[in-house]
Amino acid sequence: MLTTGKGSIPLYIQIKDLLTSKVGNGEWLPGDIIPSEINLALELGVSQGTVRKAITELVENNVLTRQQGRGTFVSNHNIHRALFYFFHIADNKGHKVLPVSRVLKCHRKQASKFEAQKLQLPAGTDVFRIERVRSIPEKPTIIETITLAAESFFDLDKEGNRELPNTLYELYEKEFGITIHSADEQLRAIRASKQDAKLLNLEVGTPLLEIQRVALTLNKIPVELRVSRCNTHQHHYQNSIF
Amino acid sequence: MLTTGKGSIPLYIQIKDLLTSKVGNGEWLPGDIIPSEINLALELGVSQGTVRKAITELVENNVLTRQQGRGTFVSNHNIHRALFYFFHIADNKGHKVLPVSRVLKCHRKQASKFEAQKLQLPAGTDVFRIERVRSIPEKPTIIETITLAAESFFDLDKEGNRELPNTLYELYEKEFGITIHSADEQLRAIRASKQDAKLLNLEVGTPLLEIQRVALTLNKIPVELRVSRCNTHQHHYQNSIF
DNA sequence: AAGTGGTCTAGACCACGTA
DNA sequence: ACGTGGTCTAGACCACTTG
Repeated sequence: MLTTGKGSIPLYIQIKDLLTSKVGNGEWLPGDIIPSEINLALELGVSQGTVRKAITELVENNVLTRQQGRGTFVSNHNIHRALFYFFHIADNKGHKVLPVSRVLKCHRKQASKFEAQKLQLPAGTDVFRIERVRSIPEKPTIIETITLAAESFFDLDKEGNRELPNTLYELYEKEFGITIHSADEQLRAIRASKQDAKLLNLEVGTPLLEIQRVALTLNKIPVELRVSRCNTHQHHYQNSIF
Repeated sequence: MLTTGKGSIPLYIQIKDLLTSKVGNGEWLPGDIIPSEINLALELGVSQGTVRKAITELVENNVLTRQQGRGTFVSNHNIHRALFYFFHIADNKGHKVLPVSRVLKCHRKQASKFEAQKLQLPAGTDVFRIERVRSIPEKPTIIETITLAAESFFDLDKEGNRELPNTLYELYEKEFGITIHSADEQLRAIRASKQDAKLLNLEVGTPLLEIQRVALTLNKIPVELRVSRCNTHQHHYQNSIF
C-alpha cells in the first residue's frame, strides 16, 4: 500500500493522498468521524507522528477538523463556513450579514457557450439555471445567476416544492453529496442592465460589481458557476491578504 | 525566558512569538539567515522538534523561508511575491502581467479625513501622496493613489531624482525598513471621473473597479493606503478561495 | 477510567547545498 | 566532509470529552 525507501514520496504525503481520496470518493462523508491517529498508524504500519503530520495538513486545507478529546472529523458545510469563507460581501462598517434570497427562476436549459466553458462541459449539455435576488437586510443588493450541471443535480428543479435554501452549498452537500471545497473568482465593474436596474431599484448603467465564481470539489471538478452582480453603494467585496 | 509547566502557553507558541518579535523589531532583517534549528534548540533549552514546529508556522505565515541544505531566512520582498501575492489583476486569459508605472505626482500634504482614518493617524498629520498610472502592456489600465505616513517615509518626495520603482514594497523594505506583511482590501464598482476618463482613455461614467487597500506590517500597523481604479474591460481582479 | 487529540523529547537517517 | 533542513520513529505526559 505505502511505498517506502530512498527517493520515494514521503509517507505523510502518501497518507494525506490516501485520506483525501477517502473523503473525495465518498467513503467518508462530511460529519463522519475518522479512525483515531493511533489506529490509523497501526493500520498503516507507521508511527502516530507521521499520521499526525498528514492530518495536520488536511486540517489546514479545511478537509478535516480536529476536536481534542473527541476525534477527527470530515469537515462539514455549515452557515459559519459559508459566511466567513465563501461570502465576501460586507457593509461599509465591515460587518458581514448573510442576505436573504428570493428565487426568481429555477429551470433546466442547455448550457450557453460561456457556461459550458466555465463548467468544463461539452457544448449544449443540460444545466440548471437559478436566478435570485439577495437582500441585505431589506434592500435588494445582489442578483445571482447560478448554473449547475444537470447531471450532478438530478431533479433539482422538481425540488421547487421545498423552497431552495439560502445557503446552497449545504444543499449540494446534503442532497447531492457534492462538497464545495474551493473556488476561483473574477471581479469586474459592469453597467447595470435594464433588468438589473429594475431588480435592484437603480438607474440603468449604474456601475455594479460583477463576481464570476467557479466552485470546485475537492477533486478540482467545477460544479457551480455563480455570477453575482452587486450594488456596492452601501456594501463592498472584502478580501484579506495574509 | 520560556515559561513551562501545567496550564502555561505551549513552548512552540512562545518560541514563535519570540522569533516573530525578532523580525518585527528589526533585530533580524529581511534576507538574514537565522540560527539553525539545532542551535536555537540548544540556546532555548528545548528539543529541535519544538523549534521546528514554531518555524513551520512562521513559514506558513510568510515570515520565514526555509531552504533545505542552506538554512532558514527572514522572508524578502521580491518581484515574485509582489506579483503573485499582492497583485490580483490578470488579463481575461488569466495571465498576470506586472504593469509598468508612470508617476504623475509625488508630494507632501496633510492627510484627508479618509486617509487619516484608514491609516489610523491623527487628523491633519502629514502624508505623502503618490499618483501614478499603470499600463498593461501599452494600454493605461489602472490609476493608483498611494498614501504614506510622512513620518515613516522620511524625505520620500526628495527621492524624486531616482525615479520611484515599479514595485514599491521592495522600496519600503530596502530604503525605509518597512516590510509589508498583509493587507485588507475593499472592492467596489464606481463611475470614472473626468480625470479618470482622461487618463484611461475612457468616457466619463464608465464603470471602474475600485480597490481600497490598507497594507500592514507584521505588527499590524497600517502603513500604506492604496486606492486603485481599474478598467476591467480586458482585465479582472482574481481571487482564489481555498 | 478510557480514549482522543496536543505537546514535547531524543535520536536516527535522508536530501540538499556549500566549501 | 560538514551543516542545514526534511522525514520518521517510539515513547512520555498533558488536556479534553465521554461513558
